[in-house]
Amino acid sequence: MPTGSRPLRADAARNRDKLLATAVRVFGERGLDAPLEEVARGAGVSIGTLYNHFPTREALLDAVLPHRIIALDQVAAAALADPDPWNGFVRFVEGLFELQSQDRGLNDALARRTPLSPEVLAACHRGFRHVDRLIERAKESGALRADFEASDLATLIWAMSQVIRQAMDTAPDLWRRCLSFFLDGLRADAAHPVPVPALTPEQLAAVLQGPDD
Amino acid sequence: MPTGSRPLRADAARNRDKLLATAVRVFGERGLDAPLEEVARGAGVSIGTLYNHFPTREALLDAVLPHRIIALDQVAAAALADPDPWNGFVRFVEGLFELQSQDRGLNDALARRTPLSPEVLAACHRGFRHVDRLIERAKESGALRADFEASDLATLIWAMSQVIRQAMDTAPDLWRRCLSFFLDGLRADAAHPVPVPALTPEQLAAVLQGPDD
DNA sequence: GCATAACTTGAGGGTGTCCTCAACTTGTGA
DNA sequence: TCACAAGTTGAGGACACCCTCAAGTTATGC
Repeated sequence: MPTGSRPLRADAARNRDKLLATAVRVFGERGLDAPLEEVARGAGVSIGTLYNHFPTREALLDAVLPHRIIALDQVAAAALADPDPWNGFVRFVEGLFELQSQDRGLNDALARRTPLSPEVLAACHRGFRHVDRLIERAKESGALRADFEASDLATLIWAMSQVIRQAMDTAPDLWRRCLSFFLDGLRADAAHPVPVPALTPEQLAAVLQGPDD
Repeated sequence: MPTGSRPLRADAARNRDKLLATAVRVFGERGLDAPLEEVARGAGVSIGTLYNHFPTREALLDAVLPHRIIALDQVAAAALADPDPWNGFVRFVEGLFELQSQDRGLNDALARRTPLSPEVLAACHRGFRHVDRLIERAKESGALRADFEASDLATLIWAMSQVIRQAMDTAPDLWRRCLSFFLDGLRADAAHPVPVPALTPEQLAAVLQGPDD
């Protein structure tokens, strides 16, 4: 990755690592708009050093978020390995929300509580690259309702993100209850007609990269 | 209401009204943390005048929000008038979310994106006073799943609030699609066992009045 | 009309965050 | 060992919002 850039001095590399580790912790605990001074203080360096390594908040997010998001890929892979397509689908969303419930930053990122850089969006693509198959498989098996589209997963994520965040401190498992209600509505034999079509790809893109509050 | 306080001078009363009207609009468009300067500007008065009438942001919210919240009471009443208990339940949540989709401030208030004053919480009590009956009735009729509790409505509101807010500008009806998935999971004949108990009243209170980000 | 209480005004002080940059410190290669 | 590039520092300017208050304006009752 650091193509062409000369290697960091030893102390600088140490500081950079310390900053990254602290950023993971702070963003995880406080969300993506945690004060950067807190990250610097946590890493034992001055705010100037932080900005020296990561000239903007976005740069720091780009260095921290993708890992967390790409972890979803493993969740999806494990889910695909489940022989039962419905179970696989359920395992994926449960795994996803479990990660979100441990990481306010990931929650922010997926619930779009902050604008996302191209890098982070790219990570999302990687993290979600198997979900189409996951969904298709579950539909073909007859377990998942036929009118559920991949874009509806985005909606589900927005919805659950808020539940997770809201109850994180008080009832950290509450989202499982909410999710199980929701999942019961996604089974093919529970399906009733739906009044509104799924988002078009353009609409989804618009919402994802939207003008943000 | 203005018990004991001497009447306002005519121009002051006009300004107050103008401020209230503008606050309804601005909070509705921009959410509950819209800059107060924008409200003042919109009302054609200086920021000092705003603070003269409403010494704190909370005072302004107290003057503006309860109306909007108590409107829920009428939605609930209309829903109770529906002879079909399930339809009544559905009408209530649809009506509620419709209001939220037209008013970012109401969305903020119900999704707890800002701490709520005792006055606003009282308004919530009034706005929701009939929903226990609404839910009970729907359960007794056998349409609503038996393990759905009133506190689960709070969860549903948190979930849908985020979907509504997210797509408000791009796909203002998307929430209906998400809701209909969710509602399909709330029908008694869709019910599968749920892994987590409902919030206790104490937990619900804790979340509602929680330490807020 | 006038005196006066009621009301309005907006510059300005406070806070919390962002990010910069000139002066300083320190690791490193010769 | 030392020169200097590399790295660090933190005070401070910019910004956006909060809210206040001393000085001005205006409605109102006499």
